[in-house]
Amino acid sequence: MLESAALGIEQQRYQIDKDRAKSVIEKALAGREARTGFFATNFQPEKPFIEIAQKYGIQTNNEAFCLNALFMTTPFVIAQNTGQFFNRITDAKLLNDYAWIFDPSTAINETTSDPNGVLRKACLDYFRPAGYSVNALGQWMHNLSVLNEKHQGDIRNFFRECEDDAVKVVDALVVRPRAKSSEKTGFRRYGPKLARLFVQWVNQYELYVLKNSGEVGVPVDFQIARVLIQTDAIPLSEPVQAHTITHKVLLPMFTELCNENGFKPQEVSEALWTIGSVGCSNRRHEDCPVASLCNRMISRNPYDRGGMFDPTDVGRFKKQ
DNA sequence: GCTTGCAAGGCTGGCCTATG
DNA sequence: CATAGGCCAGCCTTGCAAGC
Repeated sequence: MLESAALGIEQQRYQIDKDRAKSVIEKALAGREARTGFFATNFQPEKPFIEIAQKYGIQTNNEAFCLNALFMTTPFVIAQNTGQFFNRITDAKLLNDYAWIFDPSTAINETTSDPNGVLRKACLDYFRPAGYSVNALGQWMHNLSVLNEKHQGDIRNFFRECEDDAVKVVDALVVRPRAKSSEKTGFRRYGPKLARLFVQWVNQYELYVLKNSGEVGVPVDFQIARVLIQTDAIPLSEPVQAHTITHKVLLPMFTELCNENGFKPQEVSEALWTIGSVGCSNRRHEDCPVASLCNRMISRNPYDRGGMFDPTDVGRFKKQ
Protein backbone atom coordinates (compact mmCIF):
# COMPACT_ATOMS: atom_id res chain seq x y z
CA MET A 1 0.00 0.00 0.00
CA LEU A 2 1.59 3.24 -1.13
CA GLU A 3 1.59 5.83 1.63
CA SER A 4 -0.06 8.32 -0.69
CA ALA A 5 -3.04 6.20 -1.66
CA ALA A 6 -4.93 6.84 1.55
CA LEU A 7 -4.66 10.57 0.96
CA GLY A 8 -6.72 10.53 -2.22
CA ILE A 9 -9.71 11.87 -0.36
CA GLU A 10 -7.99 15.26 -0.14
CA GLN A 11 -8.60 15.60 -3.84
CA GLN A 12 -12.31 15.93 -3.26
CA ARG A 13 -11.78 19.05 -1.18
CA TYR A 14 -10.37 20.89 -4.16
CA GLN A 15 -11.89 21.25 -7.58
CA ILE A 16 -9.47 19.42 -9.78
CA ASP A 17 -9.95 19.86 -13.50
CA LYS A 18 -8.56 16.52 -14.59
CA ASP A 19 -9.28 17.13 -18.27
CA ARG A 20 -7.31 20.33 -18.14
CA ALA A 21 -4.50 18.63 -16.22
CA LYS A 22 -4.45 15.98 -18.93
CA SER A 23 -4.18 18.66 -21.64
CA VAL A 24 -1.34 20.36 -19.78
CA ILE A 25 0.55 17.08 -19.49
CA GLU A 26 -0.03 16.23 -23.13
CA LYS A 27 1.31 19.59 -24.29
CA ALA A 28 4.27 19.35 -21.93
CA LEU A 29 5.10 15.84 -23.18
CA ALA A 30 4.83 17.02 -26.79
CA GLY A 31 7.30 19.83 -26.08
CA ARG A 32 9.70 17.42 -24.44
CA GLU A 33 9.39 15.05 -27.36
CA ALA A 34 9.98 17.80 -29.94
CA ARG A 35 13.16 18.97 -28.17
CA THR A 36 12.29 22.58 -28.91
CA GLY A 37 12.26 25.71 -26.76
CA PHE A 38 13.93 25.10 -23.44
CA PHE A 39 13.79 21.39 -24.17
CA ALA A 40 16.44 22.00 -26.87
CA THR A 41 19.24 22.00 -24.32
CA ASN A 42 19.99 19.32 -21.72
CA PHE A 43 17.10 19.17 -19.29
CA GLN A 44 18.48 16.20 -17.36
CA PRO A 45 21.13 17.80 -15.12
CA GLU A 46 21.76 14.50 -13.33
CA LYS A 47 22.70 12.64 -16.50
CA PRO A 48 26.39 13.66 -16.89
CA PHE A 49 27.02 12.90 -13.22
CA ILE A 50 25.50 9.44 -13.48
CA GLU A 51 27.56 8.77 -16.58
CA ILE A 52 30.92 9.60 -15.00
CA ALA A 53 29.94 7.65 -11.87
CA GLN A 54 29.13 4.62 -14.04
CA LYS A 55 32.46 4.99 -15.81
CA TYR A 56 34.35 5.20 -12.52
CA GLY A 57 32.58 2.12 -11.22
CA ILE A 58 33.56 0.12 -14.31
CA GLN A 59 37.18 1.33 -14.18
CA THR A 60 37.55 0.38 -10.53
CA ASN A 61 35.58 -2.82 -10.89
CA ASN A 62 33.13 -1.64 -8.22
CA GLU A 63 29.65 -2.69 -9.25
CA ALA A 64 27.93 -0.89 -6.42
CA PHE A 65 29.71 2.42 -6.89
CA CYS A 66 27.33 4.29 -9.17
CA LEU A 67 24.18 3.29 -7.28
CA ASN A 68 25.76 4.06 -3.92
CA ALA A 69 27.00 7.44 -5.18
CA LEU A 70 23.60 8.37 -6.60
CA PHE A 71 21.83 7.30 -3.43
CA MET A 72 24.17 9.34 -1.25
CA THR A 73 24.02 12.34 -3.60
CA THR A 74 20.26 12.63 -4.15
CA PRO A 75 19.50 14.17 -0.70
CA PHE A 76 21.48 17.23 -1.74
CA VAL A 77 19.04 17.86 -4.58
CA ILE A 78 17.08 20.18 -2.38
CA ALA A 79 16.83 23.88 -1.78
CA GLN A 80 19.35 24.66 -4.45
CA ASN A 81 19.61 24.90 -8.18
CA THR A 82 19.73 21.27 -9.35
CA GLY A 83 21.60 22.14 -12.54
CA GLN A 84 24.21 24.16 -10.69
CA PHE A 85 24.66 21.39 -8.16
CA PHE A 86 25.25 18.62 -10.67
CA ASN A 87 27.55 20.85 -12.72
CA ARG A 88 29.70 21.35 -9.63
CA ILE A 89 30.10 17.67 -8.80
CA THR A 90 30.33 16.38 -12.38
CA ASP A 91 34.07 16.40 -12.81
CA ALA A 92 35.95 13.15 -13.41
CA LYS A 93 39.07 14.25 -11.54
CA LEU A 94 37.08 15.58 -8.60
CA LEU A 95 35.08 12.35 -8.44
CA ASN A 96 38.30 10.34 -8.65
CA ASP A 97 39.75 12.26 -5.69
CA TYR A 98 36.65 11.96 -3.53
CA ALA A 99 35.24 8.59 -4.63
CA TRP A 100 36.23 7.10 -1.26
CA ILE A 101 33.45 9.03 0.51
CA PHE A 102 30.93 6.83 -1.33
CA ASP A 103 32.60 3.64 -0.18
CA PRO A 104 31.11 3.16 3.30
CA SER A 105 33.74 0.86 4.79
CA THR A 106 36.63 3.02 3.57
CA ALA A 107 34.99 6.29 4.53
CA ILE A 108 34.09 5.09 8.01
CA ASN A 109 37.16 2.97 8.80
CA GLU A 110 39.73 5.44 7.55
CA THR A 111 38.25 8.26 9.54
CA THR A 112 37.52 6.50 12.82
CA SER A 113 39.89 8.77 14.71
CA ASP A 114 37.96 11.86 13.69
CA PRO A 115 35.06 10.85 11.48
CA ASN A 116 33.14 14.07 11.83
CA GLY A 117 36.20 16.15 11.02
CA VAL A 118 37.80 14.32 8.11
CA LEU A 119 34.71 12.93 6.42
CA ARG A 120 32.68 16.06 6.95
CA LYS A 121 35.40 18.21 5.45
CA ALA A 122 35.68 15.89 2.44
CA CYS A 123 31.91 16.12 1.90
CA LEU A 124 32.04 19.89 2.14
CA ASP A 125 34.91 19.97 -0.35
CA TYR A 126 33.15 17.65 -2.76
CA PHE A 127 29.49 18.66 -2.60
CA ARG A 128 30.06 22.30 -1.61
CA PRO A 129 26.47 22.41 -0.36
CA ALA A 130 25.03 25.89 -0.65
CA GLY A 131 22.76 27.59 1.83
CA TYR A 132 20.07 25.42 3.34
CA SER A 133 21.38 22.18 1.90
CA VAL A 134 24.25 22.21 4.41
CA ASN A 135 21.63 20.67 6.70
CA ALA A 136 21.79 17.49 4.63
CA LEU A 137 25.35 16.75 5.79
CA GLY A 138 24.52 15.45 9.25
CA GLN A 139 22.02 12.93 7.94
CA TRP A 140 24.46 12.07 5.16
CA MET A 141 26.84 10.66 7.77
CA HIS A 142 23.99 8.74 9.34
CA ASN A 143 22.99 7.24 5.99
CA LEU A 144 26.54 6.14 5.31
CA SER A 145 26.63 4.28 8.64
CA VAL A 146 23.29 2.61 7.90
CA LEU A 147 24.53 1.62 4.45
CA ASN A 148 27.66 0.14 5.99
CA GLU A 149 26.15 -1.64 8.97
CA LYS A 150 22.73 -2.77 7.76
CA HIS A 151 23.31 -3.30 4.07
CA GLN A 152 26.96 -4.36 3.86
CA GLY A 153 27.92 -1.13 2.12
CA ASP A 154 25.87 -1.91 -0.96
CA ILE A 155 22.54 -0.20 -1.65
CA ARG A 156 21.54 -3.17 -3.80
CA ASN A 157 21.22 -5.19 -0.62
CA PHE A 158 18.63 -2.67 0.55
CA PHE A 159 16.76 -3.16 -2.73
CA ARG A 160 16.83 -6.93 -2.24
CA GLU A 161 15.42 -6.56 1.25
CA CYS A 162 12.59 -4.64 -0.39
CA GLU A 163 12.11 -7.58 -2.75
CA ASP A 164 13.39 -5.46 -5.65
CA ASP A 165 10.04 -3.68 -5.58
CA ALA A 166 10.10 0.06 -6.31
CA VAL A 167 6.96 0.71 -4.27
CA LYS A 168 8.46 -1.00 -1.23
CA VAL A 169 11.71 0.92 -1.66
CA VAL A 170 9.82 4.23 -1.63
CA ASP A 171 7.73 3.22 1.37
CA ALA A 172 10.81 2.07 3.28
CA LEU A 173 12.63 5.33 2.58
CA VAL A 174 9.71 7.66 3.33
CA VAL A 175 8.12 5.74 6.25
CA ARG A 176 5.48 8.47 6.21
CA PRO A 177 5.48 12.11 5.10
CA ARG A 178 7.10 14.38 7.70
CA ALA A 179 8.35 11.41 9.70
CA LYS A 180 10.70 12.20 12.53
CA SER A 181 14.23 10.89 12.41
CA SER A 182 13.54 8.75 15.46
CA GLU A 183 10.79 6.95 13.52
CA LYS A 184 13.21 6.12 10.76
CA THR A 185 15.18 3.06 11.77
CA GLY A 186 17.01 3.08 8.46
CA PHE A 187 17.91 5.83 6.03
CA ARG A 188 16.93 9.45 6.63
CA ARG A 189 16.54 12.56 4.52
CA TYR A 190 14.33 10.82 1.97
CA GLY A 191 10.81 12.24 1.87
CA PRO A 192 8.01 11.67 -0.65
CA LYS A 193 9.70 13.67 -3.37
CA LEU A 194 13.32 12.54 -3.09
CA ALA A 195 12.47 8.86 -2.67
CA ARG A 196 10.47 8.92 -5.90
CA LEU A 197 13.16 10.91 -7.68
CA PHE A 198 15.82 8.37 -6.73
CA VAL A 199 13.73 5.40 -7.87
CA GLN A 200 12.94 7.25 -11.07
CA TRP A 201 16.62 7.75 -11.85
CA VAL A 202 17.51 4.14 -11.02
CA ASN A 203 14.91 3.02 -13.52
CA GLN A 204 15.59 5.65 -16.15
CA TYR A 205 19.34 5.03 -16.35
CA GLU A 206 18.93 1.28 -15.95
CA LEU A 207 21.17 1.13 -12.90
CA TYR A 208 19.15 -1.67 -11.35
CA VAL A 209 15.98 -3.52 -12.24
CA LEU A 210 13.18 -2.69 -9.82
CA LYS A 211 9.72 -4.01 -10.47
CA ASN A 212 6.71 -1.66 -10.26
CA SER A 213 8.87 1.36 -11.09
CA GLY A 214 5.92 2.88 -12.93
CA GLU A 215 3.73 2.60 -9.83
CA VAL A 216 5.50 5.00 -7.49
CA GLY A 217 4.22 8.14 -9.18
CA VAL A 218 5.80 11.48 -9.86
CA PRO A 219 8.15 13.40 -7.55
CA VAL A 220 6.09 16.54 -6.99
CA ASP A 221 7.76 19.77 -5.96
CA PHE A 222 6.99 23.49 -6.03
CA GLN A 223 7.85 23.82 -9.70
CA ILE A 224 5.54 21.06 -10.82
CA ALA A 225 2.74 22.20 -8.54
CA ARG A 226 2.80 25.73 -9.79
CA VAL A 227 2.50 24.66 -13.42
CA LEU A 228 -0.76 22.89 -12.56
CA ILE A 229 -2.04 25.87 -10.59
CA GLN A 230 -1.03 28.46 -13.17
CA THR A 231 -2.86 26.54 -15.85
CA ASP A 232 -6.01 26.32 -13.68
CA ALA A 233 -5.93 22.53 -13.59
CA ILE A 234 -6.30 23.14 -9.87
CA PRO A 235 -8.34 26.34 -9.60
CA LEU A 236 -7.76 27.86 -6.18
CA SER A 237 -10.06 30.50 -4.75
CA GLU A 238 -7.99 31.12 -1.65
CA PRO A 239 -4.42 30.54 -0.47
CA VAL A 240 -3.71 26.88 0.25
CA GLN A 241 -0.85 25.26 2.09
CA ALA A 242 1.69 24.14 -0.49
CA HIS A 243 2.29 20.80 1.20
CA THR A 244 -1.41 19.96 0.89
CA ILE A 245 -1.34 20.62 -2.84
CA THR A 246 1.91 18.88 -3.66
CA HIS A 247 1.53 15.71 -1.62
CA LYS A 248 -2.15 15.24 -0.87
CA VAL A 249 -3.72 16.45 -4.10
CA LEU A 250 -1.16 16.25 -6.91
CA LEU A 251 0.62 13.02 -6.04
CA PRO A 252 -2.52 10.85 -6.25
CA MET A 253 -3.79 12.81 -9.25
CA PHE A 254 -0.64 12.16 -11.26
CA THR A 255 -0.81 8.46 -10.48
CA GLU A 256 -4.42 8.35 -11.70
CA LEU A 257 -3.66 10.33 -14.86
CA CYS A 258 -0.66 8.17 -15.70
CA ASN A 259 -2.65 4.99 -15.23
CA GLU A 260 -5.66 6.25 -17.18
CA ASN A 261 -3.74 7.72 -20.11
CA GLY A 262 -0.61 5.64 -20.30
CA PHE A 263 1.67 8.57 -19.47
CA LYS A 264 5.11 7.57 -18.22
CA PRO A 265 5.67 9.14 -14.78
CA GLN A 266 9.32 9.84 -15.52
CA GLU A 267 8.48 11.75 -18.70
CA VAL A 268 5.70 13.68 -16.97
CA SER A 269 8.07 14.53 -14.16
CA GLU A 270 10.83 15.73 -16.46
CA ALA A 271 8.54 17.72 -18.72
CA LEU A 272 6.67 19.56 -15.97
CA TRP A 273 9.75 20.15 -13.83
CA THR A 274 11.61 21.66 -16.79
CA ILE A 275 8.68 23.92 -17.58
CA GLY A 276 8.29 25.04 -13.99
CA SER A 277 11.95 25.60 -13.22
CA VAL A 278 13.61 26.57 -16.50
CA GLY A 279 10.64 28.19 -18.17
CA CYS A 280 9.16 30.15 -15.33
CA SER A 281 12.44 31.06 -13.68
CA ASN A 282 13.88 32.52 -16.84
CA ARG A 283 10.55 33.93 -18.05
CA ARG A 284 10.89 32.25 -21.39
CA HIS A 285 7.17 32.10 -21.95
CA GLU A 286 7.53 32.15 -25.73
CA ASP A 287 9.38 28.82 -25.52
CA CYS A 288 6.83 27.16 -23.26
CA PRO A 289 4.65 24.40 -24.72
CA VAL A 290 1.84 25.05 -22.22
CA ALA A 291 1.85 28.83 -22.69
CA SER A 292 -1.59 28.76 -24.33
CA LEU A 293 -3.08 27.18 -21.20
CA CYS A 294 -1.17 29.29 -18.68
CA ASN A 295 -2.36 32.68 -17.52
CA ARG A 296 0.01 33.76 -14.78
CA MET A 297 3.20 33.05 -12.94
CA ILE A 298 3.03 32.31 -9.26
CA SER A 299 5.69 34.07 -7.26
CA ARG A 300 7.99 32.18 -4.99
CA ASN A 301 7.68 34.75 -2.20
CA PRO A 302 4.37 33.67 -0.64
CA TYR A 303 5.70 30.15 -0.34
CA ASP A 304 8.63 31.42 1.70
CA ARG A 305 6.45 33.61 3.88
CA GLY A 306 3.46 31.48 4.65
CA GLY A 307 4.04 28.17 2.96
CA MET A 308 0.99 28.93 0.84
CA PHE A 309 0.10 28.88 -2.82
CA ASP A 310 -1.71 32.17 -3.29
CA PRO A 311 -3.92 32.23 -6.41
CA THR A 312 -4.01 36.04 -6.38
CA ASP A 313 -0.26 36.35 -6.41
CA VAL A 314 0.64 36.56 -10.07
CA GLY A 315 4.24 37.48 -9.33
CA ARG A 316 6.14 38.92 -12.21
CA PHE A 317 3.96 37.77 -15.05
CA LYS A 318 0.34 37.98 -16.02
CA LYS A 319 -1.00 37.27 -19.45
CA GLN A 320 -2.72 40.31 -20.96
C1' DG B 1 26.63 47.81 -19.44
C1' DC B 2 25.75 43.27 -20.07
C1' DT B 3 25.89 38.11 -18.86
C1' DT B 4 27.48 34.42 -16.03
C1' DG B 5 28.93 32.15 -11.79
C1' DC B 6 28.77 31.68 -7.20
C1' DA B 7 27.36 31.49 -2.40
C1' DA B 8 24.36 32.66 1.35
C1' DG B 9 20.10 32.49 3.57
C1' DG B 10 14.57 30.52 7.21
C1' DC B 11 10.09 29.17 7.58
C1' DT B 12 6.00 26.08 7.50
C1' DG B 13 2.31 22.48 9.24
C1' DG B 14 1.43 18.53 11.42
C1' DC B 15 2.80 15.29 14.39
C1' DC B 16 4.79 13.92 18.59
C1' DT B 17 6.09 14.08 23.62
C1' DA B 18 6.50 16.47 27.92
C1' DT B 19 4.54 19.33 31.25
C1' DG B 20 1.10 21.41 34.34
C1' DC C 1 -7.15 17.56 29.22
C1' DA C 2 -4.94 21.51 27.40
C1' DT C 3 -0.93 23.67 25.59
C1' DA C 4 3.70 24.26 24.91
C1' DG C 5 7.64 23.04 22.66
C1' DG C 6 10.56 20.00 19.73
C1' DC C 7 11.18 18.03 15.40
C1' DC C 8 11.91 17.67 10.23
C1' DA C 9 11.13 17.28 4.92
C1' DG C 10 10.60 20.41 1.71
C1' DC C 11 11.45 24.52 -0.83
C1' DC C 12 15.39 28.71 -5.21
C1' DT C 13 15.98 33.49 -5.17
C1' DT C 14 18.92 37.18 -4.76
C1' DG C 15 22.85 40.04 -4.45
C1' DC C 16 27.36 40.48 -5.47
C1' DA C 17 31.69 39.84 -8.14
C1' DA C 18 34.08 38.57 -11.97
C1' DG C 19 34.36 38.14 -16.77
C1' DC C 20 32.98 39.69 -21.40
